[in-house]
Amino acid sequence: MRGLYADVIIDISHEAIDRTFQYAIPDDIAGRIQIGSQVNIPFGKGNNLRKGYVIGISDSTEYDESRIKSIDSLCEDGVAAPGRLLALAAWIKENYGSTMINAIQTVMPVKKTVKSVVVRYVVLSCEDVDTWEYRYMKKNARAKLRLLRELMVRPELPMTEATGTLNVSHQAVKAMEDEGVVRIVEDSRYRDVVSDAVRQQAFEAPDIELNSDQQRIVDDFVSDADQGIHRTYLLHGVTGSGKTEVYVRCIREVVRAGRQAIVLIPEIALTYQTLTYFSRYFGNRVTMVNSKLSSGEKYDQFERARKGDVDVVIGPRSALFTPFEKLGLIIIDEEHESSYKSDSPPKYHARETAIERARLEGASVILGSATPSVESYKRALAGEYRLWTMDSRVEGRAMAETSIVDLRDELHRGNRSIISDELANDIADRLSKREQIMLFINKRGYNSFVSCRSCGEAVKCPHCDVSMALHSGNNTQKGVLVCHYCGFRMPEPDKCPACGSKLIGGYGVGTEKVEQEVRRLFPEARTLRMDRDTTSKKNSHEQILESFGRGDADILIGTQMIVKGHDFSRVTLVGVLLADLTLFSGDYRAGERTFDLLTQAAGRAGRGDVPGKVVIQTYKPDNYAITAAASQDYRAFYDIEEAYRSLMRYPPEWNMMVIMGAGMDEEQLANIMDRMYSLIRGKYINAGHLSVIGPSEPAISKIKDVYRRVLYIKHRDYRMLVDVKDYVEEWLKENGENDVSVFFDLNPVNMY
DNA sequence: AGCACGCCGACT
DNA sequence: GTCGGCGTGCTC
Repeated sequence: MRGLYADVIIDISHEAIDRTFQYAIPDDIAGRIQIGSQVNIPFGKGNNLRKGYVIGISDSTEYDESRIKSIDSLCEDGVAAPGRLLALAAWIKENYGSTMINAIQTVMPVKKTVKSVVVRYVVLSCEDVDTWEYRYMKKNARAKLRLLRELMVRPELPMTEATGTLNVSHQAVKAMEDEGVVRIVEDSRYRDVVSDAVRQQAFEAPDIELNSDQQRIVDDFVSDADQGIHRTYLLHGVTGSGKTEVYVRCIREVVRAGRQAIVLIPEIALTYQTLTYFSRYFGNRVTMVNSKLSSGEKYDQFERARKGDVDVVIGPRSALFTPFEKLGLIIIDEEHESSYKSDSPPKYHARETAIERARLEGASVILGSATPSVESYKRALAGEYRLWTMDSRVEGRAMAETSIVDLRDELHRGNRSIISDELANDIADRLSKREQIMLFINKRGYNSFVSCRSCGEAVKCPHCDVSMALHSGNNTQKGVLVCHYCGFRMPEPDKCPACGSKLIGGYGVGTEKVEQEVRRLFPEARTLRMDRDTTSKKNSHEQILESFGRGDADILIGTQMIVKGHDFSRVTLVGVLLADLTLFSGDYRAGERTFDLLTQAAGRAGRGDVPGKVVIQTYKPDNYAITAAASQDYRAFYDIEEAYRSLMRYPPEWNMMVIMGAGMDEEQLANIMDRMYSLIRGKYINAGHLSVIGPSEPAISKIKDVYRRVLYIKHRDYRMLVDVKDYVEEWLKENGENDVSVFFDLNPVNMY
């Protein structure tokens, strides 16, 4: 007799056990177990029960059969991962470097079943209603009578309504059930995560007529779909060109063919508007998922998707793993956004992972952006993706007029305000016309940091080696310094801790300071401020935007979050207060980020009938990212940026991998990083242009007393980097130190 | 990640 | 002589 064996990944994230273990499948669960099942298994010397995921089933084993243990049981509340998502997990593990268990958990944002919500209804269940009505009248059973009469109109009534609006006690209902007049039925339903306000707009939208650009693109998609061709499209459409409408039409096509679509958005804050737009077309066949939902809400949305009760799911990065049975299309809106790259292991990129999922499941991918990532645009130019371009706004609206203000001139003229004369004049003009204004700055708080004008040193956190943020105290002169990594706090010092000079103070500008300045210059203007401090409460984000949309304020002051995708038709002026803040952030993507931010900011102006204007303030008016953004010329920016990247051996022409080591013992860490360096140089000496840089101190060289060191590896071929990663991982098994942890980041998006 | 085995210091 | 420190190695 031959038994069945399961290949199980144990739910412990550790390199040493990051492989499958075979367990015998007992007869009683043989019929129910499947690939993806969660099982309880005895593991190790103590035979402690651990959770594991079945990733394979076979009828033979290479392992000593007498030493194979049996699976203890199936996890009763465990959701089984679809096999195709496990395949995606394997791909993620291999391409980004993580343990298999981490990759599995990533593709399963919902791992546990959650009991469904039970709704109880009161149902009329007797024939002789009139008799009972008479009987209740005679007995003066007024509550029972109320309920009975309501049920004569509506034979089915939610229990909450009976006990609530009708004010019939639970006992009375129960008594009527005993008398056989009513029955109480239970019904389970999905938790709804879409507000009624959004639902009410369902199917209200008029069928917008597409312009020629949109029509051409949708036709192209339909033509491919008709031929069963699945590919990746890059939709490069300027702000206001109507990309969302294109998404909708393409999804409609996919849904008509009986398949489903996932729409990824870069941040949760964009959920509401996207959902509203899609609800008009897909009604209750669209839903959303994100981390703010309760586990029950999340579980229900995934169940609806799995069962085919919805056609479209909208959400951030993790929505990519929605378990649709017949996935037809994945849309990645604002595909250049850095939030699509995970910042915890596995450090996968949603764009690349979406393309792989689409490949595995025979689906298409649409990447949409007004400022495509250099990576995607290069691939589109090379023909790897199909490039769709829309370079005019819908309804022929003009692009905003842009003006670059040189802050150095401003200083020479003696204007030390953070608002230039030109911007101030424009603000005054718009205020007089009762038009709206957005002022945008990419910093938060009052003054971002405290530095010494004598020695130049900024006050740093003693544990994390990062500049501490200055938070202004309540009505006091002194502020508090806070470390954003470990939360360490200290009072603002009055002399420099490094050199003792008293020439120390806040430096930089923040939204609060801008608001104060605006109030000083325009005391009659009504201002609204939006940053992380004012949006910490749930829904405060939407409330501020709605309030501004209604016209409750003249000027909206905010950080990045106000420039992303929000449409306010009465905004005719956008001011970017200091473009340099992103420009000088110090990593190779600074130019791209600046171009993106300025373009998005410009896209906010003139969405209505009145043309808009953008004022960009900077100390670097000649920088190509700024000039290209001002002239709304993506191609000009791309050509320079791509040349610079290639010259400096940065992505996308080259690929880059960060190997980060972290440990409490600085010397031990330095030693192992040095050995790693020699190891890689030694093995890949002939690999052709593989550069190894470091080991070096990252920007943040210490977090919570743990030192960090990095190696940067660059090569043209991504797979060569994966090869280096695998080789180093193998070497670490023999030569690694217990107190030094090492992780990899392929084509990192944020700085180290 | 746990747990056991194993080889050196301070206790009854 | 033994109890116990935690370094090393294995887990189907």
